[in-house]
Amino acid sequence: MTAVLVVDDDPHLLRALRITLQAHGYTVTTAVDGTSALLAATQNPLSLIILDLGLPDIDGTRVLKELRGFSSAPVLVLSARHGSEDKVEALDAGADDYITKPFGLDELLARLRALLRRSVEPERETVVRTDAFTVDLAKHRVTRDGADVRLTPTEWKILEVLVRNPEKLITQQQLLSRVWGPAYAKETNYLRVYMAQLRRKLEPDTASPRHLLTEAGIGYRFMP
Amino acid sequence: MTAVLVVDDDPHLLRALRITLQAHGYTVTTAVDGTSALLAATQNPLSLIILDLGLPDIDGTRVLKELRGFSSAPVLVLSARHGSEDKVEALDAGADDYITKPFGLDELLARLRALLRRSVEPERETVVRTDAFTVDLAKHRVTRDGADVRLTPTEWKILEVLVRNPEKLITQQQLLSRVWGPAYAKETNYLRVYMAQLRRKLEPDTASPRHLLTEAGIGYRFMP
DNA sequence: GGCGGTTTTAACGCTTCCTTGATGGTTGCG
DNA sequence: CGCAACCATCAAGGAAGCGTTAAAACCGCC
Repeated sequence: MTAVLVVDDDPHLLRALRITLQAHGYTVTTAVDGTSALLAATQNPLSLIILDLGLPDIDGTRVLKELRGFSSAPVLVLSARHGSEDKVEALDAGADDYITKPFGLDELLARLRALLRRSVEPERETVVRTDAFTVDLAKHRVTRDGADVRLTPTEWKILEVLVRNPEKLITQQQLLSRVWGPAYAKETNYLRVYMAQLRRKLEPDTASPRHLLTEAGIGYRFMP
Repeated sequence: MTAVLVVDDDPHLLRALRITLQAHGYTVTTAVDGTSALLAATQNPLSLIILDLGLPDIDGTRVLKELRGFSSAPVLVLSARHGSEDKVEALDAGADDYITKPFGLDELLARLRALLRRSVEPERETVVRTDAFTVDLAKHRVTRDGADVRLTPTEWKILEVLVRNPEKLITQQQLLSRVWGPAYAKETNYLRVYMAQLRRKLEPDTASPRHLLTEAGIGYRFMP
């Protein structure tokens, strides 16, 4: 559940870190240079970044500064350089911790825990309103006429996918594979059952839905 | 004005640190052993604590844990011991950083800046009230009908995560990994046990909780 | 080494949710 | 008009999740 990005140009170390981190319950993505690291950091939300300063393409400190431009995730720097100027430079560039190679894995993990303990997920306000109901994606909450609407986990997952893509047509296969997993791409019956329940809970007039629309033969669409 | 407490039994080092820190604009108080350190920490609000683990009276890790009982200020540990077990122990006991002696003063200052950069000035409202109980996040205290409620460390951690995110749904995985660590993401049984205990201590009517709510299959939510 | 407090484990009834199948309605096309 | 494909709705059985309790394991401390 905790997403960690590991950036290092040494494939062996990368592999070792990935295995260790995954064994400790982290979700790991990796990058081998600065360019792909920055790309990866923009792709998915990260809880923490482990960054080697000795990258082939871009200077590590530079990567760090770029990173800080759009991410506030804690950064733990790995480096082969022991000099205190390097440490000061990295820390002042936005790093939260600095370990020199070689390092003990248990120490790395402990420092990682210490960093994560402090970090608060800065989730942005994401409220989507319609004239019938309101969906607060951050709080995981749906209200209608001021009252809470109770949704089951599956109902919520479906609604979330639809609401995160307003006006966009989501195919049945997309919905099924995101909510139930890729193996369920043919169980369109599930969708019928759950869309009916969602409409009963959210639509003022179930017979003619205005926000949860069906595109016959293709999929569903959410209109704000 | 940034207040720093320096704890070390070596008067020379203490003096050097005081002078250096004051030269960089910090307000410095000092202590030479664990007892006086804990006392000093209760006296005035601190932005950061520099703690030497080799104290004459109390074991350094113990001081850390005591400290964490009432303060959430970042702690930078100094130690003569290089062993990774020592580091892991200190970091897991609540330290935010760990440097071994001898160290460079400029590195210490840089790490200090990195820690302070993260720390939110605790100016915001740290007291959360409901009609049944009151939680003081800064003081680590919970009161109900004017009387203190005794919470175990684990109970407090859970309550803290929930209360710091009012109205927000916290998934079971988030709670478990925050309180027990990322490896415990499947032990949902723990949550059931502890939520029951928290409700027994805090909710007027355990059968129909109004502030510690369950979202079946997903997680829990605190409502003020 | 025993003691008080805390955490972990296990077991139980109970509630909620998911799945499944059946039924009827709608749409489009030959 | 009749048929086929698709959709909406409902209800029921079984699976999964929840609250609760109590006992066992664990821990720091006297």
